[in-house]
Amino acid sequence: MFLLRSLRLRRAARRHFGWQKLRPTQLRAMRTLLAGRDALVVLPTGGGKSAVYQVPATLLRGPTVVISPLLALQQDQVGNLNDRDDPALRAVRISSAESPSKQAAALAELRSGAAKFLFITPEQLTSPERLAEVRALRPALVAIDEAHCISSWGHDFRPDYLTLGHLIRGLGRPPVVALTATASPPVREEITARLGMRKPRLVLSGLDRPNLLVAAMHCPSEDYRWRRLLTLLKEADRPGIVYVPTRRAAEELAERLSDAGFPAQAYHGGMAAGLRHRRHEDFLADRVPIMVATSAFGMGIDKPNLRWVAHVALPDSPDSYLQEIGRAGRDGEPARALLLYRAEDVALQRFFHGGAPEPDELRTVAAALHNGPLTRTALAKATGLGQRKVASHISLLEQVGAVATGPRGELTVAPYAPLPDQAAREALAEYARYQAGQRSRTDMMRRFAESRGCRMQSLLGYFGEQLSRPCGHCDNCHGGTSEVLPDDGPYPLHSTVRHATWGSGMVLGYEKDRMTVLFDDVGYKTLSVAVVQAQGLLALDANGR
DNA sequence: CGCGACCGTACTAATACGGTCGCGGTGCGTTAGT
Repeated sequence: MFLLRSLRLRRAARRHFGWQKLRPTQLRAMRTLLAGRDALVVLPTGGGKSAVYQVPATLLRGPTVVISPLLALQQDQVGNLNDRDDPALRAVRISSAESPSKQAAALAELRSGAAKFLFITPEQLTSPERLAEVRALRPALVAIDEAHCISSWGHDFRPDYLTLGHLIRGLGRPPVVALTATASPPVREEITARLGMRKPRLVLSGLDRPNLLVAAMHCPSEDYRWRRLLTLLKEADRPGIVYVPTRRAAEELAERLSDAGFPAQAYHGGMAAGLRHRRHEDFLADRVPIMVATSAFGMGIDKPNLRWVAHVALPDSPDSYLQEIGRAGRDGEPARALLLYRAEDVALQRFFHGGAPEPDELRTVAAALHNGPLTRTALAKATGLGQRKVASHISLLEQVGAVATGPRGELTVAPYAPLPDQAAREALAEYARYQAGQRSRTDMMRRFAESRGCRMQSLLGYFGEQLSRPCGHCDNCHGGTSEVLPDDGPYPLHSTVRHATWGSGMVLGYEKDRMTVLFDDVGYKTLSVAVVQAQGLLALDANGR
């Protein structure tokens, strides 16, 4: 079976895409899907992620549903497939950008087998009618593109990402593949849990990027930061991206750079759609040498010759950071990543991590559920709260066992649910847990920035990958402050430990005299190995997990 | 949470201070009006 599947996949790759070779990681993921199993695939940008679902799709009976977060991205993906002019790869999209008649035509094509791929957003699928239409197509595979959005956007920004598990069940629960460029262990866990994946096969590739020179620098003043940026711009080739935290900073810095003789353009989510599109295209076509952007600029940048990525900011997490610097030097040629941060940047991240939900609102929502099964829209109406708020409250209440979702997406009181008062309290605690996790990620980002040890060891350790030797391509390695790590600390790597107040956690790595542990309830913590040992702070969990 | 813009006051001429307040990212969808 193993060899036969590989053979069929290789043949399909050759026939439909003209690819003579498939990478071992790609092939492993494809075989899993062809065998009808779920998979979580973490491959860097440009690592051939799309191929992982596209090739098996040609061998499966029934269409493949691709859930993708951005309409612009979908447009590109549909275009790329249809440009091949191969009936077996025909792709359609259903979104708010298509007229009802176009949507109907797309469904008809899928029904008749004339189209193979359906690109769609989670938001579309939350409509019961839409879900039923797609279910009726009997999809053979569901692919979740940019799956990290589940954890990074689901909680407050695009709540429908959190309901994807229910939506996939509503589609008849075909095999599921989740794809992303970066995912730390807790993000991986959240993706598989939220999607309701069954014994998913984890396909990971190494995260180290030897051609990337990684550096970080604390900047005591804004002026100092500006001068360091100019130094980079004078030394480095183009094109490059400067990430800034706010829209205004994007506009202002782009102008200031241009005035200083560095031709730069701004990009952020507040710009008109047409202008955004044009800037994006111009950047890809090398007509914009320097892009100054917020985090809005990222997904869909498939550009091999990016020479550097600078951060005039502190990213909210190592997850975002690795995603952003990973866009540089994809052609394998030398590239640079420079992080210029100030202590003040942390305040902004605190703000972004937001305030807690109102206990009263949680209680109201929990109580309203007792009036029989409700749709989310009806619940919003009944409680007088906004759709988004209701969605995020429901998600919290669901996690504490106060809400159940029916087969058609209707919301009910879960069996043995706590009373509204209790449910609200528990939901609030659940939110506090989530927020602690978020803050700990920002803490880890700051630790990375302030580290005197090897940067990649620090960064990859966060992702659960331990480099046995200093990377040799970061500022600290070049400056001679990196150290060879001890082969093993007092607790084996990835072992489960228990702390009296922080509960259970996983040992992620050692750096100099400190160790990093990821706790289930409070997120990432770095501890002094000496103190841990002297005071016996961590107990090795014999049972593991 | 912390910044910077703004205002008023201090108190004496042009600038310095202290307090208040607004602001700050990521996108789907729908809808109203040209």
